[in-house]
Amino acid sequence: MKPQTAAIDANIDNETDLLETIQERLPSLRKSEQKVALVVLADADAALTATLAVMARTAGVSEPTVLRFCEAIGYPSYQTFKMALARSTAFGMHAVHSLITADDPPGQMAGKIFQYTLASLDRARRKLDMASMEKAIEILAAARRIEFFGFGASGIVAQDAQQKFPLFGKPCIATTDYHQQYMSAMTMEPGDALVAISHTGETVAILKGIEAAKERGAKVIGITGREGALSDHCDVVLVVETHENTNVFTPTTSRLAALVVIDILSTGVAMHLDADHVQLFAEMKRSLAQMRRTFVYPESRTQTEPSQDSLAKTAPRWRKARP
Amino acid sequence: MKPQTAAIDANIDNETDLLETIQERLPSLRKSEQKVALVVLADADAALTATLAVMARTAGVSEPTVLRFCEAIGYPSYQTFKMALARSTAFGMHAVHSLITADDPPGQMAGKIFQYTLASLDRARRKLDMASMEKAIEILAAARRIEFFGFGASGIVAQDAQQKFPLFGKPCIATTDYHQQYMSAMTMEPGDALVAISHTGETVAILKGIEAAKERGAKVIGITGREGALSDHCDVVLVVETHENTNVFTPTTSRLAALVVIDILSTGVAMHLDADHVQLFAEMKRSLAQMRRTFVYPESRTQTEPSQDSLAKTAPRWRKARP
DNA sequence: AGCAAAATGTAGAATAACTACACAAAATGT
DNA sequence: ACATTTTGTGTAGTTATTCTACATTTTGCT
Repeated sequence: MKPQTAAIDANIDNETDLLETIQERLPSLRKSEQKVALVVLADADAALTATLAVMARTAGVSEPTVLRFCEAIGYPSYQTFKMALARSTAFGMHAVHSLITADDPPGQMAGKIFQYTLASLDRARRKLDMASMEKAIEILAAARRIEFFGFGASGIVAQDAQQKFPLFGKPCIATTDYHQQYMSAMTMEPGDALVAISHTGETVAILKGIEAAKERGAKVIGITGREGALSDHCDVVLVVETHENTNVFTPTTSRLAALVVIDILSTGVAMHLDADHVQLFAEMKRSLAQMRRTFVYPESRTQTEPSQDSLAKTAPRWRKARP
Repeated sequence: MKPQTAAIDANIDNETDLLETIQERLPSLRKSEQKVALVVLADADAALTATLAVMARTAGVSEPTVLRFCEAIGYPSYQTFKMALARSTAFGMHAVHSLITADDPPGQMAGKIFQYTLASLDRARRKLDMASMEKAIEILAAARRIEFFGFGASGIVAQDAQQKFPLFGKPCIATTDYHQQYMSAMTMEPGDALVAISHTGETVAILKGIEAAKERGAKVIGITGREGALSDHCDVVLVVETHENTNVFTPTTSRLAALVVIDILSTGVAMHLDADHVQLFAEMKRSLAQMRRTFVYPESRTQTEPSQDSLAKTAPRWRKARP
């Protein structure tokens, strides 16, 4: 089954990257508006500090044209547009342009890696199809037993999942060996679920397992970086789009994004539990943390963190104007 | 050895979260300015759309006072301040206030988890001590052999590291079993390096291994979420601060942050390689990706992505005004 | 209490954003 | 090919917003 790309349940600020939007809509803009768009794309940071007049002059158009550009992109005013731009460039795509090179000093390199990672996760967030996500959660919540398959980096993700899901009382195994995957798949039954993780979406080895599991009547969820062979064999596919590896030193963000997806899935499943189970789950989580601490030092250094800001609790009212 | 908290090599946009800054400087502000600060802290999003006049009215002060507040915080004008605020709130701390509850619809829940994760990573970025990072890289780059120790979620991180470091021709093993850790540690020699990963920083089991390794003359690097018992036994400690787990449904972001740190370390080590090795490494990475694709489908669907925007390459000049 | 210094507010100037309208350039039909 | 409509762009003036100089109030100190 192919996932529908659109239809995003935009409950939370799920907008796509502004610069990307501008890039996309470029052809549909009028000639002068395009000039403005190009100026913004060329140097978004400069655009942030630019006033309407400066902007108009730089683009070689009149002020109203800049305003019309803002409208065309979907913002009612120049100010609103600039705000959106500011947010967008906070960890946006644009940062990725500054690639990591061998002569970056360590501090800068670290900064860039974080930047890149954040941008990538943000992209994953925006591109994720919530409808598919919801379906996946349904399947997992209903499943009697869950298997996670993956190789290499995706294997790590599978193992992470294995540490999470058993918390809800669901038998759950991560398998990273080809043969074992096949064997496990052959023992699956209707009502079981298989989560196949493959960043490339083309790992043929994993397909064997998937087919076996499907034949035995299990539901299959795919987690992948792009549409591919995997997509055709799954009941639900979660496409986790990150930024592609562009040079030698760029980090592999796909694992991270996949891990976040695991977080979401497990949380979603946790929410399907009835109140009693949630209670139990909370209890377990609490005492696990407690255990870890007291086991280590029975005499226990009680780390009581101060109960964060008592400040700023009375939200003021925002009124537009007074007559 | 304890890591020094300050001394950040702020080459790249390494500023601390604006709302946090405001919170900190609150006491040093004048009374009326504090009113403004509280209004901003109470609802940063509202502040974004507020005009100077509205802002002043909401805080119950005069317009110039708001301006003076901006100056006090370090921004020359109201506009500059708002821009900074917009960037900061893009994935800032404030989002964490909106906790995940059992009755969030899936879309919203997913959004919040991403938000929380991004905020957490951003925090880790800001809090990371680059000087220690640099030292850690030096040690690893010089090491003959590297061991990674960790349990549970930290074990996953260790395994991830195991997949990365061998690429640079460094023998490298991740060990997640207590006994094996001890055994491995006992075989270490001067010139070897041990990376001990423990989010709590209190896992006594891992300390055994560390002590053994140190006695044998190996260098020890700690990756932890907070200062603790671990800190005292390591040559270098990397404190990876994320947001603490505040309720049942918040995801565990510590693993993710630790993985990013691994990314940084491995990249740092990669940069220490001489040009020939970098070449080799790049080659390997490329052909690995190639292999994965062709192995799967010898007939090969050649996914040639279009060579991204030829647009917007000529950056326009920004000039302040024309006489 | 009375003075100096600091803090805050008032009012108006300067700047920026927006709107109505006029002109120019395409596009369309005859 | 020309007229006519439609669409696109700029000009000029209006309104709103930010900022500055100065007046007033408050605070702290002897």
